[in-house]
Amino acid sequence: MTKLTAKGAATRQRIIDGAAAVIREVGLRDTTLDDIRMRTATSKSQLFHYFPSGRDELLLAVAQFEADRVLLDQQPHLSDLTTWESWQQWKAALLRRYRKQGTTCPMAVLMSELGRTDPAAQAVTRSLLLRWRTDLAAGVRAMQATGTAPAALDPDRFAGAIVAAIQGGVAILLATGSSTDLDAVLDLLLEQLGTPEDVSAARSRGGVRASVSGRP
Amino acid sequence: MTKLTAKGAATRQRIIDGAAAVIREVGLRDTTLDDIRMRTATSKSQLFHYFPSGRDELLLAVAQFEADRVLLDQQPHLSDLTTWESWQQWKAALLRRYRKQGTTCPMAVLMSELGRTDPAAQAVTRSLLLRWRTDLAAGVRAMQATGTAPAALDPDRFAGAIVAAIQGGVAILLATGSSTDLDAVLDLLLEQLGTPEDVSAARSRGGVRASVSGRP
DNA sequence: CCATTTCTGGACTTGCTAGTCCATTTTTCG
DNA sequence: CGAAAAATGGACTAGCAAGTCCAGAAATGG
Repeated sequence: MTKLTAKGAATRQRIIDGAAAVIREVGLRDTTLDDIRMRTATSKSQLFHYFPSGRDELLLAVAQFEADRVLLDQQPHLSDLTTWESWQQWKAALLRRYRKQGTTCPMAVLMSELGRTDPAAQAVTRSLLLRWRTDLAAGVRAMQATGTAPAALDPDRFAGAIVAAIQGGVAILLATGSSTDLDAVLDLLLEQLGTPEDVSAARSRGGVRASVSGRP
Repeated sequence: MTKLTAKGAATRQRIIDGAAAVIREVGLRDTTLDDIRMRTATSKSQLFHYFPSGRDELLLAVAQFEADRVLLDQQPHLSDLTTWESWQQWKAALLRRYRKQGTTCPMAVLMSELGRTDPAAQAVTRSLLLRWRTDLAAGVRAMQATGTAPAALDPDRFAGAIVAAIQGGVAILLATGSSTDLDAVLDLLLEQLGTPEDVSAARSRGGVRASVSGRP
């Protein structure tokens, strides 16, 4: 990547955006460079001009793009997890995001294709997970500072558990179309953050539902 | 599948076993029918004789095989979740299994390739998740029957949360190589099953560790 | 033991997709 | 302006992997 004019940078970005869109629509498996070419109104030589090592380099850029989007979509809540209510709002936003996304998860798909081979791809995932848990842990510490959350809770460990819960809940959402489990596992974990009054209030409001389950 | 002689059935099974092994070793992306052919000492015509619609049909059979293995590897613990100790043993077996498996998850990979397109593939996943959660819920009910676990806990909802936690914890294990989060999220959930004495005893034994975290 | 079905070997076809190459146009900047 | 660098168009190549086909070996069963 020697020099990039404004026009060049715009084209490059257009390719990434378009590739991300195509992948979201038809899945990575059925996305060819020609599909991306058509969608973005570019030629073969442009693709290889901006991503010299080809397909994988482009997909890596798309993965980076999608990773940033994951965190962006949780804002502004993710940066302000200072009260019980703000945690609930964050959770609601998260559920909305993934329900809307439906049974497609570009990030998961990209990583399962690139992840095992390319160290650069692993770095993208790790960075995403790290930023995610860092923000969550900061929220836990904020809750502890105000005396809301129990001091015995290890913020980093708890943050890791939350991230894992999200990953798994989303995986099940992808496989079954139901967000019940995502909702359940988050509720069960978040209960540990609030005062007993908060929790029982949420329960009675249906925030922590009694029973749904059924077919997975 | 009209008729299958004993020899034929054996060959068919040999193909599935071999395909599963190859996929575990080199990943689905780099597994070709020729690889499977060589590994299983079969010819092209045999592959298509036993799996007439080709590659996808074979992969589906492999997915079924791996799904069964997921549950088998949790036995006998999964069928006997009647005490606090048995839950802990189950958890330990689960962690061993996935740590050993390392950064490869055939099931996840297979589903991400087949899942979105083929309804039969989705059925495999759904069936796996359903059987899993059913066994877990039975365990919760057993704990409630003896008065160990709080009666207020919804067994199905809790079972769903556990399954989600496992999925996510494993996903992170695959991406980062660390099983810390899988351990953490399971501990945080399982705490709700035991008496306060059980939990504090486990904590002091290091079963529920204070802090590890660090790089994800 | 013979006819029928199942099983096996391996060459061949087909189609697709990543990647290459070079000619041409556009932009940059001294 | 004018030369160098960057951007673009699109035909062409290479190679691989899935799937087809038919001939022949092994087994089944009456």
